[in-house]
Amino acid sequence: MADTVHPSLASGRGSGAPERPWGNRPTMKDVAARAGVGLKTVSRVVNGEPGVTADTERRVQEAIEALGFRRNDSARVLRKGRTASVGLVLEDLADPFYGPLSRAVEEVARAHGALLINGSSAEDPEREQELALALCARRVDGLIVIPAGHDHRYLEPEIRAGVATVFVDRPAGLIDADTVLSDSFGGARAGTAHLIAHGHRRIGFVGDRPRIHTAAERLRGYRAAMADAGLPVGPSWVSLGPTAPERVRDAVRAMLTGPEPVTAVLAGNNRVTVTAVRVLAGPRAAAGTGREHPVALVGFDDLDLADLLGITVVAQDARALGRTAAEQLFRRLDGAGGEPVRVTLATELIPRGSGEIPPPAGTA
Amino acid sequence: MADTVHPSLASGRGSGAPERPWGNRPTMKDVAARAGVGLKTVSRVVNGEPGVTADTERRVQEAIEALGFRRNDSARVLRKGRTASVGLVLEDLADPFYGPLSRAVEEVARAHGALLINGSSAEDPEREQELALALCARRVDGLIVIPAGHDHRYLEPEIRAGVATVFVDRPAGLIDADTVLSDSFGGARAGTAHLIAHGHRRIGFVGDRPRIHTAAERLRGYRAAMADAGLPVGPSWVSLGPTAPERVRDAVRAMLTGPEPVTAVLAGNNRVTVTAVRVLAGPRAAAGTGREHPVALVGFDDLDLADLLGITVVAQDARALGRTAAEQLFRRLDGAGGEPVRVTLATELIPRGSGEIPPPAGTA
DNA sequence: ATGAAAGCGCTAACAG
DNA sequence: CTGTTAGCGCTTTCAT
Repeated sequence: MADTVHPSLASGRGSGAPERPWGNRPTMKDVAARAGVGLKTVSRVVNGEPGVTADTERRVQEAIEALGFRRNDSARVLRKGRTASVGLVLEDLADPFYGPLSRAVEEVARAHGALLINGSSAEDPEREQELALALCARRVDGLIVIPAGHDHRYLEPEIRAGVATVFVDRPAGLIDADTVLSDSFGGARAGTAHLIAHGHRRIGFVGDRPRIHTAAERLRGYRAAMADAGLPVGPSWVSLGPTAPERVRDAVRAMLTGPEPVTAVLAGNNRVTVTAVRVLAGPRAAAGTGREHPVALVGFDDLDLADLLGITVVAQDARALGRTAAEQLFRRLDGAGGEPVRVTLATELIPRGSGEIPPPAGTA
Repeated sequence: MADTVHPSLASGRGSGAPERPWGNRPTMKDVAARAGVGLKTVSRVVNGEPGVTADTERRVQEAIEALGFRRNDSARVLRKGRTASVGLVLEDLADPFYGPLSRAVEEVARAHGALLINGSSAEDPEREQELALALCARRVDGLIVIPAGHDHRYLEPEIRAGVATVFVDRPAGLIDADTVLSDSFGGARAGTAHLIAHGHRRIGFVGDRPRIHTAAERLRGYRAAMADAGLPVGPSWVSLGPTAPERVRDAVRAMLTGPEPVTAVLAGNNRVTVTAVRVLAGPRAAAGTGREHPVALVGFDDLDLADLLGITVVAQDARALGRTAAEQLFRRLDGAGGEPVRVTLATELIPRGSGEIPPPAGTA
């Protein structure tokens, strides 16, 4: 903390000069003194406001240069009441799905002169709340949240106090707010229907934990497609849980070796798809499973290089998700009123081979 | 009524009440009034400072709840002189290399109670400077920069004023500062040597624009390995430039069709590798190039699914890069002095098949 | 244990 | 055109 820094260390001189909280950075007052003008004149120059003669401006600029002055936005913010920053709480910036989403938000923010503060919740509701509230304490103008938890009432006072808030990728819990989602239900239904259209009747679904909204929706889409086709869903064909590779691997193997082995798999998100591909296409894929025929696969979320691996996917547009949410946020910040808006973005099925593998003969 | 409704909250609009800059959020003063205590007591409670009786604390807490008060950190920051935030200027958060790097920085910052503000320079030096200085104006405690430009003297006044600064992935230009790099030279040399060890004599290098430090270093490593082996470098075997797929594709094709076609390629970064793989392994890979034998490939930077595609790579550890830089930053913030530090992290060659393809018979 | 007063560095609102 | 005076909401200092 600040108190661990001894005065003698702080600025290289051990004099009795009172330590200023901001080190000893020059302030507008210092610039004014040096330029022999009033404080407000410096402010005018720094902010490019009119009403300063060219000569005065030059003298002020010189003083700014000489002193190495840079405006302290903390003070400006306090006075103006706007931070020109927005917050984004997401699951994990290292996930290839959220990186592009965040970047899209950043671009919109930049177009509006705002900076973006990211925070990773690591899928932990407590951490989500902690982060969101920390951002509110810093008085971000707006907040975009990819929920980890299911109760966002903690944000009610903030929203009421004027923090524009948009939820993305998953809906808010127990409060009504602007929301931008991908069509998880429709996408999963289409992906499953695609497999059915290619002759499959025993199809498995491996998804994330069911309390995650997108996971639940995708499961619902899968079931809907099966029902549409009049197909039963075997007891061991559905597996929801953490997306850790070990669990997914075991889940996929179990589906392939049960009494009614599946001939195709719908993977519930990018991480699951990756592991599924490893299991299904790995060197020892068929070993120990008794399979001899390749298993069809449709993954939710697109992947880099998926085209080269021939993986059929139901793709969502992470960038569009971020852009749409950010645009809605700034619309609110620009004064747009009205009821909370709910946008659903379509998904796109991209056939690349793995989803078009037919079932083994004699399975229909 | 004055105790339940904030003075100017009652005014729906248009009343004579002066608009306060922060909307009409309650302040500590409001809480104090409602709880019937002094301002400082509220501050003590909010910050968990000692010297408040249990009963007083309870009354303050009630007032906080009732009013929906949340401390305004902007004001706190102004007074304390520390923002508890660090800035990270990188190229593109959507790039799978920088996402994990950023996340690693975030984790270290979090451990030190600081938030992270990211900014994407889009590889534009002007934008890098604009972002870095905007972060300085917000008085981030520290700054981590992945340079886009080559002249960082613009940061000198800031660094002198006390902004701890660490450069990552590429060195600073024209100033001396803490730096954390990957061993691009050594990695490229090892990757090239690997291809040579597998019998190749005509090896191409496709990299990013030469003004990017890592690109230049990797080229140097490539040349060093060739020289070590006493091999010449054909005039058409080296191609540096933007990593746009079209350019990379053309560059690779040119190397494969020249008078002295290469039998192996070293790809200079993750984007180049992806395109190179598409060209070399794509459905029409051999068509039009006159090739019949597969071309060996070693990529710089690891990729998701590279194992499944059998792509041999020279991997850097993006997370370690971010973590190391952040740790150095906080070491400085905790008062560590001394000369600027320069750390180089080793790379790792991961053989997966594409780099072990031998040259066609009769090429040696 | 509690509170009054004095700023942090800047901008808004008025003077001159 | 320019400068002076009040704050923004909080922490610090120093009384009580």
